Order: sequence, then C-alpha cells, then structure tokens
Amino acid sequence: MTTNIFASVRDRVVAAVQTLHPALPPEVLARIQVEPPRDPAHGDMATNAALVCGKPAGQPPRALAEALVAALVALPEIDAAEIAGPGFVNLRLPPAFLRAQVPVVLTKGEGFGDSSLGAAIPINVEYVSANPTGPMHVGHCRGAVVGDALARLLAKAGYAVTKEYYINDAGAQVEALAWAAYWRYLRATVDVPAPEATPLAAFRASPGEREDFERCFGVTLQYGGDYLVPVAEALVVRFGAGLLPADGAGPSAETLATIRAFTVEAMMAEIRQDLAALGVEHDVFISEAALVAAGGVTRALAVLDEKGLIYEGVLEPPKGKTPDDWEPRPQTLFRSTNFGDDVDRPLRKSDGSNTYFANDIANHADKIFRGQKQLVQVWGADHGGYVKRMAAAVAALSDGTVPLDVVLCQIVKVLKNGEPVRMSKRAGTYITLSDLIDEVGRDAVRFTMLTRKADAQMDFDLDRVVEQSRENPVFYVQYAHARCRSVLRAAGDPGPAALAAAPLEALADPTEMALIRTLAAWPRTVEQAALAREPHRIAFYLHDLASAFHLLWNRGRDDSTLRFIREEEAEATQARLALVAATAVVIRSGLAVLGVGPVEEMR
RNA sequence: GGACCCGUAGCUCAGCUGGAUAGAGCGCUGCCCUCCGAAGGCAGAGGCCGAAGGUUCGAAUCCUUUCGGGUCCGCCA
Repeated sequence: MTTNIFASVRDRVVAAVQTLHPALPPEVLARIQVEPPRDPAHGDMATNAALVCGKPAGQPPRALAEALVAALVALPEIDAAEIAGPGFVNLRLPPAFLRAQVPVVLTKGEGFGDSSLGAAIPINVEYVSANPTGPMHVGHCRGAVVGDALARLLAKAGYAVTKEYYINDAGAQVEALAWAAYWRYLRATVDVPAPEATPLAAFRASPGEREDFERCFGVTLQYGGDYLVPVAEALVVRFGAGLLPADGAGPSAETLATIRAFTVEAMMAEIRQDLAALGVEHDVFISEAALVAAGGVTRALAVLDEKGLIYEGVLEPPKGKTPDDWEPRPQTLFRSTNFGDDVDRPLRKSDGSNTYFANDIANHADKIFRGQKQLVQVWGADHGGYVKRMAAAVAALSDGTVPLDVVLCQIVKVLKNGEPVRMSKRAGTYITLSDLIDEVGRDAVRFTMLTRKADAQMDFDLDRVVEQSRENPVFYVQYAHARCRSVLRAAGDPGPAALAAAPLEALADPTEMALIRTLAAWPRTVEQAALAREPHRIAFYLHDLASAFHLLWNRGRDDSTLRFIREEEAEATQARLALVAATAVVIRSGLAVLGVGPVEEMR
C-alpha cells in the first residue's frame, strides 16, 4: 500500500531513466525530483529528470524528455505526460489512482504520513533548557513549542527521538538564585532573633528590602521576584530556622548549597508544570551539576586532549570593541578553528574553573556517548554566535560523524491592543507562560508560535489569536475539522472501515480532486519538513488543507449537487463522506505533530 | 573590526534545499444573502524578490561585492 505517491511515482521515473541510460551514476539519479507543479494546471506532478540527466547522459534534455514521456505513458499509474519548458515532464495521474489515496488515509488513520525516512536513527532534540532561576515567560515559549513540534515531526518521519532538557543548575546564575532565596528566607523568618552586632541583626533592624539585604551582606542580588516567596515559605516548612547562621554572618557554603538545591528543585517543579500546561514533553532531564559531578567535563575534555585539540595560549582582544579591563592572559583553549570557527575558544576561566562552553562540551559529549547519531539544538537567537564553536566541538568529539543542527528562534514580540507589551522583570510587566496560556489557551499559543519560520521575528497579537475569523489560522484550521465532524455526525458517524470500502467514482469535481491531491501531499510534506527541521511547514500545510476543504464546502453553497450529503445520490454521498472523513484524519494527524488538539465543534 | 540571522505586494509573512507566468492572509476596489450551509463567498488591482556583478539549460533560492535591520563577540549561562 503506497502512502507517499510522490515517492512511488519517482521510483517509476528513475526506473524509466535507468532503462534509457543504464550507466547514469547514482548521484545524478539522486537529483531527480518529482513534486507538485507550482501551477496545478500543469498536471498532478512534474519531474526535472530530463533536465538533470540530459548532460550526463549525453542527450539534449528535450530529446531525453521525449523518450521519457514515451516510457511513462505506458505505465498504468500515468495517464498522460507532456514536455514543458526546457525539458520538464508534466504528469497526469489517473483519477482512480488519486482517489485510491482516500481509503489509504482511512485505513492508516492518523498514522497516515508516518515515514521510514529517519530509519530509526537515534536523534537527540534538546529544547527549552531554561535556567531554573524563575518561572517560564513568553521568551522561552517559542523555543519550547518549536522544539516539541520538531521532536514530534522527526518521530513521525521515522527517527528514534530523544527529547531532552539540559538543566543549567551549575554556575553563577543558580548561585545568585540561592542568594535571592536566602534573602526571602530571612524575611520569612523575621520572628527569629539574631545575635547582636552581626549582619543579620543589622538586616533585622532594617525594613528587610532587597537593598537592605545587599547592604548588610555585601552582595548584589540578580534575582528576587515574588515567585521566591513560596519557595522561602517552603524552606521554612522544611528546615524551620535551621538555615539561619548561628554567628549571624552570611550563610555557610553548606547552607547556601542546601538552599540552592532546594530552590532549583522548586523552580524545576514550576517549570515542569508550565511545560505540562503547554503540552510540551521531555524524555530526559540532564542536570549540568550532576554531569559535572560525575566527571563528564573531565571525560569529554580528555577526548579532545587525546586528539591534540587543547592547548595553553593567549587570545587576541576582540577587534573594534575591546573591553575596558582587557589584558592578555594565557588560557586553556580548544582548537575550534580546526573545524571552521573564527577563533579558538577558552575552556577555563582565569580562576581555573570551567567555562560554560567546557560544560556544554560535556553535555554534547554525553549525548554522543549515549549513542545519539544526530543532534538538534533549539536555541534563542542570542546564542547565534555560539553555534560555530559548538558545531566544532561536536565534530571534534565525533570525528565528524555526528551532525549538529541548531534551530535559532527569534524573539517574540507580544502585542496587546496593537501595542507592544514591554517585558521587564523589574517593572512587573513581564508575562509568564502560564499567564499567556490562561489568556489565549494552549492550542492557540502552540499553533501561533508555529506560523512563522523559527528564524523570523514574530509578533504575537493577543487579540488576534483568539479571534474567530479567517484572519486567525488557528481558528481556520480548527473550523475545517469541526465542519468535517459536523458533516459526519449528520450522516450518523459512519466508521472508517465502512467508508474505506465506498466506491469513489463520484469524486470528479475539480474542487474534490484538488482536496484529494492535498491529502496525498501530506506524507511528502512530513518528510520535507523533517529534513529541513522546519515544523512551521506543517502549520502552513494545514492551512492549505483547510483552505481546500473550505473551498469545497463553499462550492456546495452555490451548487447543491456538490453538497456532501444528498439523499437522492447514495453512492455520491458515501464517496464524499469518505473524502470528508479522510480530510478530518489528515487534519488530526497534522495537528498532532503540532501538539494541538482537534475540536469537534466550534462554540 | 569580525561572525551569524533577516531584507519578497501598502502591512504581516510563505515560497517545498536551483525549476515553468513569484504565492497566501490582512488592507484596498467591485459584485453576492426574503429561503435551503454568509462568524462568509466570488472577482480585481497591487512586485525590478534591497542593489550590482557572477555561476548554468534555469536564480527570490548558490558565490562575490555592497546598502539597510537584528543578534552576538575572553573570565554570563
């Protein structure tokens, strides 16, 4: 049973070319494409075979095209073939061949479009990986949705996908988080007296604000939002006054570590909750701190060292914009320039501790050690400058056998009443992910985030995405599914098995055939989108599919013979119900890739 | 100074890894509901694909140069 009719016709075309020119090398044959023509008037499919094979075969393209046409029209799958332009061959398929896709869809169900393209290759998709220093906001949202949809897409395309979250729970930022939690903790334990003439006593005597804490303990807080209040309360429940310093000075290293671990855990719980609300899933959570503690960095750097890629050296200052405090100093460097990077990259800070890059090398090495054959990272655009060095590291670690694809997501600008919503933690105008979901709903958030290429900037209009009109693609696609379901319910909800057996000769109107062609393009769309790592193509496909269906629906308004349910024509009714059911199946299949639920009816 | 991303209709964006006469939505113009499927439908106008070279049968797509917008550039993660 054929699911990707473009692939099966391509097989025929390649076979025909090989018969004509048996000696053509595989790399030439690989360039042969069979795709939908840009203009449907040109036929059902078009192939460039004669154009790409003409020169290697030593035959003018048009002459080869003529021979190809003669071979192809003899096949049962091809009704007609004609030469166009410089040597395109346009193919027309027998209507019965196209109609036969309808029972295929109904039999396969939402598994229609599943592909073996990925050949069960282990592929690792890492996304979100937000620092556990606060609740998720809309900035994280796009990467989460894009990553999750991409993972689902790759799974549908036949890859063995591992969905991964890398918890940045080591380093200065979580240290700063622990200090902020400590401040909140001191506020929550205000009743406990402090030893006299200590920083804690001074803090107790103050109003207890952020500035007071910073002054009394001589630190600067990077975090401290209200979201830490419940964490501080939980700390009190768990530890009581046990974390207060007996000497009234700052927290001991152990105390701070305890607070850090507890707070990170609390933040991760909240992030997991946000992700669940968004329907974003992960198979694996990797802790940076645990990876470091387990010797992951040492192990990864040893691999590089063994290849002679690590050395002590001095970097040139950045051109044009030299930092004020720049001074040349010897550092431990990785020879990323061997792999296309612009400069070699430091692995250790001046105090001897590892850079984030060193830890991230360990993260990627860990994936490779676990047997992942392809790596995908979904990052914010601000990490663009980081891509080359990471690609270099992965190439070095795997001897070039493991490709790293980085999908960069541009910033999302949130609009309310046509005005940009300023994102500021301090001003409190910052929109958390859960606020966003509460306001417009999970499905609208997900679908809308996927209506743009990841690397194009996006406006997210809060008013627009809840609008029920053609202008809103979420609504447009959901409405198409609801209409399908409405028709099927009116017909007594016949099962797919019954409809798959229906004769389909009554499906002959151009609008109906156009819809069938769109359905038939679904498996190809999945493969193309997966190869390009571009889940947004699924959203655009669904819009096209919905459009083809709405068009048919509207035709029924002007021409009553095209209505789906016509009591006077039982066979046509069955055929159309099969088409409608197949449309609903493919919409659900596509929405599933986006992680969006189909609706049964519009309210 | 350098690296990376982006310049496509008035606006917001697609363009299937180099294919034919470059598409969609919004906006604009003109038609279409006494009733049977109008939270709408049909039709139309609107383009030097930022610019200039190059590669080849063929370029919005690849290369070089250039002009605009964004992101980033040792001891943040």
